[in-house]
Amino acid sequence: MEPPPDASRLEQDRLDKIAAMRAAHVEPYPWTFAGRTPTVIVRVKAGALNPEETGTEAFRVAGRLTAVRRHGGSAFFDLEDASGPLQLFLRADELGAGGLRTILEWIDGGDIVGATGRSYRTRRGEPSLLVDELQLLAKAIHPPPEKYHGVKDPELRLRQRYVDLLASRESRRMFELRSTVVQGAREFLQGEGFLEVETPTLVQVAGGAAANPFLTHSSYLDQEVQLRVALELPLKRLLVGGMERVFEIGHVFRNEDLDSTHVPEFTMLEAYAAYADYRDMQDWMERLFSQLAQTVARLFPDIPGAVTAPERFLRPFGTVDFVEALEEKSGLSGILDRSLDELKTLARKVGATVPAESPIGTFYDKLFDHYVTPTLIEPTFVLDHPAASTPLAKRHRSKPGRVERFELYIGGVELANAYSELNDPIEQATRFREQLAARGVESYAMDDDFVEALRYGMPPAGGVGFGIDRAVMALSGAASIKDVVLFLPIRRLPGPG
RNA sequence: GGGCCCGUAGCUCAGCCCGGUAGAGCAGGCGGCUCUUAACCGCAAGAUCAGGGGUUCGAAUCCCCUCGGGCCCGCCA
Repeated sequence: MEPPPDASRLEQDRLDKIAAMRAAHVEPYPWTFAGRTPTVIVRVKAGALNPEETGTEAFRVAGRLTAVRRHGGSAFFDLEDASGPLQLFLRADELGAGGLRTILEWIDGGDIVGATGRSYRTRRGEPSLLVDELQLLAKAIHPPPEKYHGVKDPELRLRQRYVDLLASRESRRMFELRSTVVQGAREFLQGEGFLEVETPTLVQVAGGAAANPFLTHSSYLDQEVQLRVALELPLKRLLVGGMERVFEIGHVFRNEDLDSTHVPEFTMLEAYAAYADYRDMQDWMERLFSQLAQTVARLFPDIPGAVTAPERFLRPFGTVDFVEALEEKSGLSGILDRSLDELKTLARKVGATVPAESPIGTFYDKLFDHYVTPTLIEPTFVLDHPAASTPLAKRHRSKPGRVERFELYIGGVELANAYSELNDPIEQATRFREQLAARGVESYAMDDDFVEALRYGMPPAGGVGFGIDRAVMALSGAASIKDVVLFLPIRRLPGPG
């Protein structure tokens, strides 16, 4: 019970109150509070009353006090639980002069309390609970943030997300929305017969995407292991194993910088369907996103970006051919026939800096990012990429030099990526070797066992993957991925030890 | 990795250009108030001006370094 030596006056006052309660044999951190009703229900019941009318039914509510307004012989507390806010009205008439005084002595804004009372509507019409008993459930020693402006300091919001959350209902709502999106995607896929699986995050070779992996060490194996950068390769092994429709939702890790659309640890959804191709995945994505947009708009009318989501995800989405779009927007022609040197020159001209030894696909992507990506505001499928940039996709059935692939863009951001999956083990081995030979800063790692799996025969299949975080951004209108990820990586502060 | 910007009380912010005793609101303390809702009124208190160094008679303010954060660019299919 000894206060830390650096406790501020504010904290010391609250510690003193705890001591006073204990001296009076009142527990400031009791064990439970049974039989509570969400505040929203009391609000509705009290809202049906006439001003100054008291309801007949008793309720118990619990939550955090966000404001305390004292009036001598009475007081108004604002209490907030997950369902919303509710005003508590405390009067000496119900609590006794001594009872009210004790409450006001011991309770501060920010405390977690439980209250019992009847529904009541104030003279001004505010739905309230007329309190006849109020109990402290957890004393807050730190004072809450400023009640009107809340927490603005972005560093504080990052380092202590719980402070942001407890002060900001908007912030909490965003994560309720996120949960709705995850659940909606899961139910959609399950409804289409996909089996949800989990595969390891610790792998020997982080494959399935060109990205820098995090490295760590396994004591058990006494070997270096890596954190996965994609879900793709283990899930396709499951297709080899006879699972026909599988999906996974899980974290992948890419050892790269953080910005408004990238975060090193993020949540990926990938789904694979045997006896399907990328066109089937396209249809699924269109239906999934348009359905999610409607759900989100219905459940989150208080989030402006969510309300407009259904209009942004109206079906059918646009479609453009990768090469046609690039040639049209750039004014360049015969892009696939250009030499590596020509492409390098063109890429430099648009300000892209790429390592000199990068594979040719990198330059197509750079040019596309520069000329086309910013124009893809409405949901748009970009189809049939050059083969060189995509070693895990099947070559196009009718367009030479291309693969069967789409990326879904919205708001100039890549949302989803899908292929007709390459299932020819000989060609897969060749593509991996070409990637390794052309190795730039990063490349697709060679996963020998994956090729071995394909040699047992993988059915023709379509696969799709998308970042949950970016999907939530698109559906909520969030400006930054930081607004939709609860805990972000942040540098530790210098400290003792 | 490069450029620009920010760090003042628990929180939200003034003060910095142009150097001269560190300010307000909220929260907290004391007093008043039985219908407020950013409650109100009065009194008192609360600061390592991110940290370190320099210039100066004098630095929150000017200069340098460090730490932390933000935005943009680069990197990240």
